[in-house]
Amino acid sequence: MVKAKIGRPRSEKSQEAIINATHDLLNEKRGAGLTIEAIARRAKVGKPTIYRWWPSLADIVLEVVLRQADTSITVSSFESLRETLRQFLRQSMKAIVDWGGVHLRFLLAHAQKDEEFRERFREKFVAKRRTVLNSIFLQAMQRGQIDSEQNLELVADIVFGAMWYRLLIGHASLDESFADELTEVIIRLVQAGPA
Amino acid sequence: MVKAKIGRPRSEKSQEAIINATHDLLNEKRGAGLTIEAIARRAKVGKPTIYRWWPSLADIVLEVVLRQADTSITVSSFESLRETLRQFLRQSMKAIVDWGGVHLRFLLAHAQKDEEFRERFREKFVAKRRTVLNSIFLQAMQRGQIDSEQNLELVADIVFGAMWYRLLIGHASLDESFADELTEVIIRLVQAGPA
Amino acid sequence: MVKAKIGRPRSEKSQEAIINATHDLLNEKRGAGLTIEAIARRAKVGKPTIYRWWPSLADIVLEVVLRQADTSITVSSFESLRETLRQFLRQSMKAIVDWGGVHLRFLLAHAQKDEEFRERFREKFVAKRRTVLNSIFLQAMQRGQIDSEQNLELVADIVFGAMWYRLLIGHASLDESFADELTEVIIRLVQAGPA
Amino acid sequence: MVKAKIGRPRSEKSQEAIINATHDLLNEKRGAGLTIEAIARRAKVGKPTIYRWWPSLADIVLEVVLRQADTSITVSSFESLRETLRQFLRQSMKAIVDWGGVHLRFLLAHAQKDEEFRERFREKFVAKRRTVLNSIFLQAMQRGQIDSEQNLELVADIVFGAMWYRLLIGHASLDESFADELTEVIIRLVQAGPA
DNA sequence: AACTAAACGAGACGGTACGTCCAGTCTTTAA
DNA sequence: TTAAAGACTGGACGTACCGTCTCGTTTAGTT
Repeated sequence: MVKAKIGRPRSEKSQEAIINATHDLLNEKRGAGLTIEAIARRAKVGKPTIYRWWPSLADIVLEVVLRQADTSITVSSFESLRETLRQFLRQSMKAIVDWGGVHLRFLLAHAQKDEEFRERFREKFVAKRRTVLNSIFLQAMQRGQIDSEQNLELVADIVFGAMWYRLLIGHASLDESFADELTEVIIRLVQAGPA
Repeated sequence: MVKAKIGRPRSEKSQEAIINATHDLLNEKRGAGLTIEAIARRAKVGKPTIYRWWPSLADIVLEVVLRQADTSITVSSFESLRETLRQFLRQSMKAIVDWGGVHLRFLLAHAQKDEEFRERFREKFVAKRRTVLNSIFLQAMQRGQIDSEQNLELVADIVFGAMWYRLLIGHASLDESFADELTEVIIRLVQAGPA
Repeated sequence: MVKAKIGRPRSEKSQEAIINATHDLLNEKRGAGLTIEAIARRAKVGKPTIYRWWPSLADIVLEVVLRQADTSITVSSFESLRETLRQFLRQSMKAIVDWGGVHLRFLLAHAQKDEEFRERFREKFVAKRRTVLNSIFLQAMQRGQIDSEQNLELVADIVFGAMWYRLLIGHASLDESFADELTEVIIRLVQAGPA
Repeated sequence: MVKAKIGRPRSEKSQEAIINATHDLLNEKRGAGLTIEAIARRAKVGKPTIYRWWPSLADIVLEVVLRQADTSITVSSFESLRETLRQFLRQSMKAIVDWGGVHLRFLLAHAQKDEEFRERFREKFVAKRRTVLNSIFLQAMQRGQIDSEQNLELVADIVFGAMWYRLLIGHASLDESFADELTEVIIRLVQAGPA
């Protein structure tokens, strides 16, 4: 049964304004100055309107990221494991550097203070990224390019861990050479052990 | 020339009280409720006294962590690379789980919002941990257990990245089996490639 | 065009609580201990609520005084200048002694430190009191009891100056005999010069 | 019994520096920014040195005023009451306008918050000024220019009240015409009543 | 000439209040 | 009858001063 639609309808315009304001504020001062109040001011919207649709500030940012990520993830046709992996890593890092570094760091920071958001973040973002990597591994496995006894969960921890670590600590950049080196490491790990 | 020491000297008692209050508050509600005001109240100290000696809340937590870390880091006598590495990882993870997880997550979160603190965090904590790992690798290299062509910086990113990633995302635990599996992976990476 | 009234309206209850708390605190310790924080605590109100509606502590006190003054000023029917003036002065001094001495001294003190408040104080309080006195003089003038060449502004300075001076310096009391003596002096001043 | 004078004697240089710093700070921003800390900074003096010799900030200002007043009060040879009074009032107002308005307003304001200082202020400053006026009246009385039945205390309240009132409220200036008008009023009051 | 004690500068201390920002809730009007 | 908007309570922020304290450092007068 369809729920009767009564009352004033949700304003799509407001939602867009909120998302855009959030994105803009994030880019303006590296994430400083991103508060619910600032978003409300910028989007010319009342604070309760924001609270009605998102449980926390981080969830708005998460939606901003997901909207972008959905359009930017492109899994090319599988050639070799090495090539596909390299593309995946290069693409991921480029996206972070060009667009989403501030967003991701903001999300990660808030996930540390809000247990419930951390779970949502895990489900909606982290898990999806791991799924993409996993699908690459699965394809490689079907082609026999991976030793099936490997612990692919651990490998995923290593891949994403290294990227997040560099992003969060900031001691080194997420450039192509890092993507390539990481690719080689992973290749070595998933291939059959010392014969 | 040594700066003349004039004026009332710094109160050691207050500093201890601040450090202890910070540690207690972190453990009490998983880091929620850790504010400068709360520390001042708990430590029976004026807020300016805190601001006089630490530039931010995160720096107090950093000092708490460093004081503990200094006493807990023990590099045992080097037996084999595998054994030493395993001990190092098990010890690190145990310390995180038993004692410092909340602290580290708090530090990492604040490092995302405060660029200057991030640098201090890198220098005073991250770099030190990397140095310990590096000294292990150096000893192994002197014994010829490591292929000297390996990119040890990348390996360090992988080791610490994987640990931080699990801590921050919280999808899996930092237990002994993870330490052991990670050890095996690292061993494989630093040993000579497929001849 | 009338500004659209949307949003939660100003809480009358809060305003009352703030006014009452201010009044009580003034009476409790002769004005010491009257701070914005104390008012907020006593009135169970957030500090920003206070700052939203009053630019300074002194302005709250001014409103307290004005609310009281509006109800206490009673200009009786004009009999003779002497009688009306005596009533006015006795009434004014009684109000100061019984009720508003602390308030007025507080207002005067703050007016010395805040130029903008001094202006508001002048307009909202001082000017009104002078207007009352002036209306008395005007009525007397219509009855020919005052030499029209007198400088009534100067006379007003003398009347209010003498009262304020005694209140602020505290060397003598504002009692009925002072009111009566001052009345006689003023009568002599405003009547025709040496015949 | 005389207390034995041992130990380092009071530093005259510091006292001068404190007095000068106070005077300068009062003139710089109309009294705003005059704090014990600021004086200590400016005079290159420790705060305890200030507290050792003066019980409050206002007492320092009082000393500044007294030092100046002692050198500026000049009672000219008595000619007529009118002339002497006019000189006294003009001189007083000129001193206030040119030099001490900020000081006096500061003193008066603090006297409202500190009962004990108010007493000191009354004794050391107010009483002295009244004494000067009184000596003028006494001389006039000896010459028979004043009706001996007049209440000279009330007249003094009127004279000083009118001046303070204009200074504190700021609705009109303390210029020569005010001095002259006030002189005429006082003359009329102290002379014999309507025969 | 060495000793003694008070006053000195410097500045850290525990506190209080400041005025601001933001969080999250409540209450009214608009659609 | 729900959405929107603004005022609300409340907590923490970082700063300025307060008045007190504890130092090491002069600077006389006393031995």
